[in-house]
Amino acid sequence: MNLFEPLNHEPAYRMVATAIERKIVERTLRAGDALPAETALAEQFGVNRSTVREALRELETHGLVGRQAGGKKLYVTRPKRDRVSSGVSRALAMHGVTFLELWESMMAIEPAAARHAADRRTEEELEVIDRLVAAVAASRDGRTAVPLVVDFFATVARASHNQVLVMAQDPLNRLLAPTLSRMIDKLPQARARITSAQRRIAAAIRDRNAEDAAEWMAKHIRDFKRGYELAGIELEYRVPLGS
Amino acid sequence: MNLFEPLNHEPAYRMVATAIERKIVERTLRAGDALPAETALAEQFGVNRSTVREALRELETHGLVGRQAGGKKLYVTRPKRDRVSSGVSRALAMHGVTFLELWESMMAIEPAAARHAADRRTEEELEVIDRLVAAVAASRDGRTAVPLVVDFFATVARASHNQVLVMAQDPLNRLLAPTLSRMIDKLPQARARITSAQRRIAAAIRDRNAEDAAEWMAKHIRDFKRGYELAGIELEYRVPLGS
DNA sequence: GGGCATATATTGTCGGACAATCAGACTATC
DNA sequence: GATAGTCTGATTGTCCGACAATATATGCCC
Repeated sequence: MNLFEPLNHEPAYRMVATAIERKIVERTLRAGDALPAETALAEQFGVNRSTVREALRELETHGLVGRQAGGKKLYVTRPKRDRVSSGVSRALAMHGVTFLELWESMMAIEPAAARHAADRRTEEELEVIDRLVAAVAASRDGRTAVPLVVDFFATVARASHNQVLVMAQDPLNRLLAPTLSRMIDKLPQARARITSAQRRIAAAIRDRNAEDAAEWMAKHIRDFKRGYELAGIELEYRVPLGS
Repeated sequence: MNLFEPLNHEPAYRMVATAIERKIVERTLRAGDALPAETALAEQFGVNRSTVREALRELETHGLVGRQAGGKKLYVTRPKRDRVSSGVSRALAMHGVTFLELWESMMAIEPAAARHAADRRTEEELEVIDRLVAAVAASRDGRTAVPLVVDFFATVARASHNQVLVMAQDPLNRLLAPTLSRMIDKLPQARARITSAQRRIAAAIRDRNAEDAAEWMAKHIRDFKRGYELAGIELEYRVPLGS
């Protein structure tokens, strides 16, 4: 084996970024705190302001710092969920994830989300779910239905009051949307089947019947796969990235 | 409603970043292609090189571009899994995820991973799994056992040959590790229980018995919760972030 | 105390500069 | 012919200094 590992000279902008990041992760800098000005940081670190700026861009894209709309001061902030999950879905899409992989993950996550949603949903969440089910039922074409279907999944996940499930589920939705609209366009009966499944899931969640909610959700997802097969989409179809 | 939404002047570095990102996502720039030099980009976009650099830092942290070790040219690259999932786990930890939330997600994902691993594992993956099980059995304290246990989960997930599951599972592992070592230290019998569960899971995966693999994995995870309760860790314990 | 004008600080962007070093070509050596 | 030295140009990492736009703080007035 090799005697020496390659020593790599970390650029200053990266060292600055990790230094600040560490302070954030270990809560020396707390969410809501304002960061020092760029010039002040440059002085403290003994580097040029340009270097600090590159480091700040890194933290900014990680979502660790941000600014309130129209402001210039940077504040420490908790990464917004949708920023994180859009990164995840982009990565997955770039790795050529297939519909089968996506479907298997939905089979794992969505029933669990439905189960816990049945246990923990609030009255308001139930209303949103019902409204979405009704909207899907009333929809006349795929372009309007798909966002509603996706929203249904997202709302059920939120109703589980489990942030990890929400964060795991969100990227799936982003990958599902473009492919789902392909299916719905080819399969006229799909919307009716979706609506009937959603009604049963919503009813189980309303009744706080966790097992039924999980079971119906699983059936619902299984039905998706059948739909894709009927629509002639291969399971190896590599899901594209929407919006 | 308001007639005009607040127009916010996107900074140039963000516009440059999204412009390049778009070309990558829509495959005009493919993975492996080299990016033009910073000066060339600055000229094309009509902005200063500093501005281009800030944009490049953004793409770099997203993992969309990178450089081969010790090189200076930037290449388009597919986001590395562990870069993405470290971002996810950091976000989750900063949002104060509890052990219960983590556990519920493991209950959803790990059995599914085990199920598909039983169907699709290769001989090599099986060997790695066996080696890890043996290493956990031979371990004498938590500091050595925890990374092995985590690695067991990760290897099973990889053996599922489902990239989405892998990507969903990885952040769970990062959050599990610090908390798990707390438990193992307090509960001497934990390692033996873990080993016996791992043996059964490994056997089921070897026999390509998907249902058993999923079932034993579920039992294994359930046992974790019991372990935490015995160790006196509350389910509302907010998981910290390791390393 | 609240509203307004003014001063100050800070950001976004620019231009130019320079050392370090990577990539490639070219040459000398065994 | 393969390997090691040398040279040259291109490119990055970092710095300095500057300036317009504007968010933030200060002070004043009522």
